[in-house]
Amino acid sequence: MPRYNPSQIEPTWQSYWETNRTFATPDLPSGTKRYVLDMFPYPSGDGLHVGHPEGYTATDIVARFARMRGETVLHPMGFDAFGLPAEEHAIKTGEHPRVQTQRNIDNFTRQLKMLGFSYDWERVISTTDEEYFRWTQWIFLVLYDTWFDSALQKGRPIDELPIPEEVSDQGEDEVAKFRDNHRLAYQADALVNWCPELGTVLANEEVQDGKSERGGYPVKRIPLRQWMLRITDYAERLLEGLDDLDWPVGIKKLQQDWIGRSTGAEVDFYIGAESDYESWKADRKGAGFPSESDDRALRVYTTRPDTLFGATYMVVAPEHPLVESLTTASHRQEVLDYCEKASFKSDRERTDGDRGKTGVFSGSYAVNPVTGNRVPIWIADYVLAGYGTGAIMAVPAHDERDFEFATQFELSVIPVVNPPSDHPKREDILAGQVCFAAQGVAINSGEFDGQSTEEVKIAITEQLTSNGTGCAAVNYKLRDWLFSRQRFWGEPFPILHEVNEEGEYTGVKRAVPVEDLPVKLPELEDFKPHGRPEPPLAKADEDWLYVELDGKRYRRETNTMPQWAGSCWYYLRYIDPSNQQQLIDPAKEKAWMPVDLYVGGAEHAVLHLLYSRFWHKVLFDRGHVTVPEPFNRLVNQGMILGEVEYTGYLDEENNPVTAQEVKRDDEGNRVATDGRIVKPVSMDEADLEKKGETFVLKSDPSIRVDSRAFKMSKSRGNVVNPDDIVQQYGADSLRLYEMFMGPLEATKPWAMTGVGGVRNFLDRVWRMIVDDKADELVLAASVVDEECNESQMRTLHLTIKKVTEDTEAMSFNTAIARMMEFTNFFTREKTRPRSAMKSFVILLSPYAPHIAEELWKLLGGNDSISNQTWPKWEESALVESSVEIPVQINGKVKVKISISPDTPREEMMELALADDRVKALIEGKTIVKQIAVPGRLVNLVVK
RNA sequence: GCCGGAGUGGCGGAAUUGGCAGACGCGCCGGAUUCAAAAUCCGGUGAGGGCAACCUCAUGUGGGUUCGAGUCCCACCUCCGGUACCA
Repeated sequence: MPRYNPSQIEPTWQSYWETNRTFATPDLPSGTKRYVLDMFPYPSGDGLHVGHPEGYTATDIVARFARMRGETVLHPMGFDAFGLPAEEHAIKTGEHPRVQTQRNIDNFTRQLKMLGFSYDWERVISTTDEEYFRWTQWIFLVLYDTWFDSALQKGRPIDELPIPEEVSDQGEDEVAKFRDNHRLAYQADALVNWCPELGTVLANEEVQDGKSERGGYPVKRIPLRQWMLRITDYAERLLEGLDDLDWPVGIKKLQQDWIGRSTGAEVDFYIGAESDYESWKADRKGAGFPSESDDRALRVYTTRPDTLFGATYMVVAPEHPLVESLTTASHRQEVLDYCEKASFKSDRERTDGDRGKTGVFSGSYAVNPVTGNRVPIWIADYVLAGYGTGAIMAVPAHDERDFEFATQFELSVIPVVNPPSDHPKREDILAGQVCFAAQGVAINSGEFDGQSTEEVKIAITEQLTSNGTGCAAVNYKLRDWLFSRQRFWGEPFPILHEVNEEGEYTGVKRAVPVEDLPVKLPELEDFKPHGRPEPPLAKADEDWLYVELDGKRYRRETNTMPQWAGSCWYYLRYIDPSNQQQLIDPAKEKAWMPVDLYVGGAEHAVLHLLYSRFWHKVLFDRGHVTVPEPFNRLVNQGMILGEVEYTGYLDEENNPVTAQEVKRDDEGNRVATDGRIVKPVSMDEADLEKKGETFVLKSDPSIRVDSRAFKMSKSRGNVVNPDDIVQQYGADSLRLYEMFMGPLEATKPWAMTGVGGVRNFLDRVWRMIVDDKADELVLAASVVDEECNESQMRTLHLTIKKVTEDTEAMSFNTAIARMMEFTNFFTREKTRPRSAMKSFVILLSPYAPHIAEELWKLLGGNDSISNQTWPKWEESALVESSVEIPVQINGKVKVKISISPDTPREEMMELALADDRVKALIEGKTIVKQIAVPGRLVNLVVK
């Protein structure tokens, strides 16, 4: 057995760890704590792909490393197990989603354990566990019980919501309604993304290019009564909170853009009868700008109040509530047709193609509050109902979209910003022929002429405010979170709707009492959606559907929560996974939070990470957690692509076509520039050679071929299965290879030969310590109980230093490279001191834990290697008595000299100048400048 | 279009943040061992030139700063990822 045999030693150590509870985490940390978290997987039927172990290995190394340095580590794993695929499977096969989900979880667990990750498996959770989603529902009730006090910028209990007198005067029902309108979880008729194929509505974030992110099915916009979460109230907090986080700047930027804060002004344009205009103006001047627009005004939001003098028309979205009243009789039919068409258009159709602007005139006019001019009001779908006020003032001279629309419908263009005098198109801009969207100096703006854009913005906003026709305003792109799904396989809402004796809704809602949680999913006969936007839970038995409480009858909410719900707070539950009394024990929460390191894919940059930050902030406001942000440090692992593929092209007669002439036509077919249809063929690297930047055929260097690594996908057939790698090379090799490929954050292609390379390294490590010729497992004869000599000592301590520092910095690839150098060095040594071997095996253990345990035991170590102390390096062992440094002449290395590393500057220069070769090189020249960097180099500038 | 990230040998990638470009691995070439092979061990390997010691050129392209640039500045090219009428 003395050969390295991972398939034997790996399972042995895995069961050792399990039976000895090696990685069980105490309830509370002693000393420094470290919470190292992976984004938990969705347990799909395909099992793990090689992208999963990349991040998981990285965190496992960090966790094992931290433990050996004396920290108490929390490193848990779980499953994000609600979601569509299991339900689709159920619809197809009739098998309950729970059955398939459990099977997949079992398979994932097997695979994760096979890779030797040091998770505390006693803390494993699944979002589908009733004991877990009981608390997901509980948090929903917290959201339901919270309103956002914008003055304090804080979520507060709904009881504390001040009720205006005019509301309380109208009785209890109105008070309840008022409260409902302020809860963070509320119901609204939302224009939702209804996907008939999936039989569900989708969140904006789940729709891409008008198609469902999952499956790519068309999505229609229909109005539906939905649960919404008021995430927009937290926009400012979510934005500010980013500042202190140690996250990749790219991710922060994505979240900032997603939140999309902009500042500007809201402005009311008068739309009432002409005769009343003066009295309206007077009213406004007296009463100020109302929080809601009255029916004599059309309110817009603009980021460029400075261009108000150039507002020559207005546009309202087709869904705007005033469309009907603004439309005059003679335009009615046209407007109705237009709005109807717009409502049936999916987002895809609305944004697809050349996106030429469409719109119709309403027949009405509004009054520009600064010029007093009448401007026409149009209806067009380039204005979005959901952003700002759903209406705009159009300034075609200084907004590209308005300019395009104005050109198309021949509306007037009045430039009000003077471009810089050296602007190439200045004349055209001033003539209204070209749009200028940048800042400049005001013109055609009455008293504001001559001021800069920034100055005018402030001045006009002030004037509007004092006239009661406008005020400064902030807007966000972020929309409230559409939180309900018409699906079976999700968390039921803990909400009851009161029904009267006839079974009709009374409009009264109540929360399921906390002691009755969880609301479990009902047993259903079949899971099929019925093609209507109505949830499958509505098909449940009356026993489930109807509830009597305090003498009243209720029907349960039948929507379910979206998949994001469970993943919004799972990091909290790991800390106290089996607490039946509360979400989390406050003492434990205080001890473990926040997460110190969170690793996962960048695809969750906005959705998951924004949603969980939102929930966390609500829990924080309500006193359930003590830190304002959940994830202190975030690292995104890069994508792992398939093996590099070389693709050549052949025409119909099988003649090769050079790749640079191959393009895609409109249907996506590959064609040569001369129109011949070509087909791609996979090429063998051996038939190719590099020529300049590209690869060409050896047989015909004029023919280029493409070389590229593609995303792994079933259809391309380039998916690498971790099971196969473990079987062929071992888990330690897989772990090591994934870390050795390159920096964690980088996108990198898989190469099977590279796995062989790290396996070869482990074989060498094995032979450095084990006598592979013996019949029994014994130490190699060269492993001796002696002290290290000087060079062995230096190699060992250099390795300790480099591996320690690189592991700390998560530069795993270079740490591994250093361990390879160590192994190369000691393989050449006749004697290998046992103490050095022991230290080395500890360094290796976070990376390749199984082989490290085995060698540790053989070297006479007791206990698990995981319980050993990480070695420290001695600076004194690193210093060399002499170093070789270059002597440069005019910046080019000419000569190398040996000096002591601490030689001072002047002495270095003397030594360099004393060297015969240097003397020869500068013979007859004058030294203009002398540079010496201690321990590094000498540079002489000569003429 | 806009916003990110990246371009270094045949390939994956290293380079104290301005100081010996190419660590380490793959691949390739040579040697030892072997009857032979596998495995292993040892050595070589950016390109071009020279018998040689050596010389010249090299970090996407073109400029610049500097004694010295893969690293800093300016302009451009290519690829990858994200995003798309947000007023």
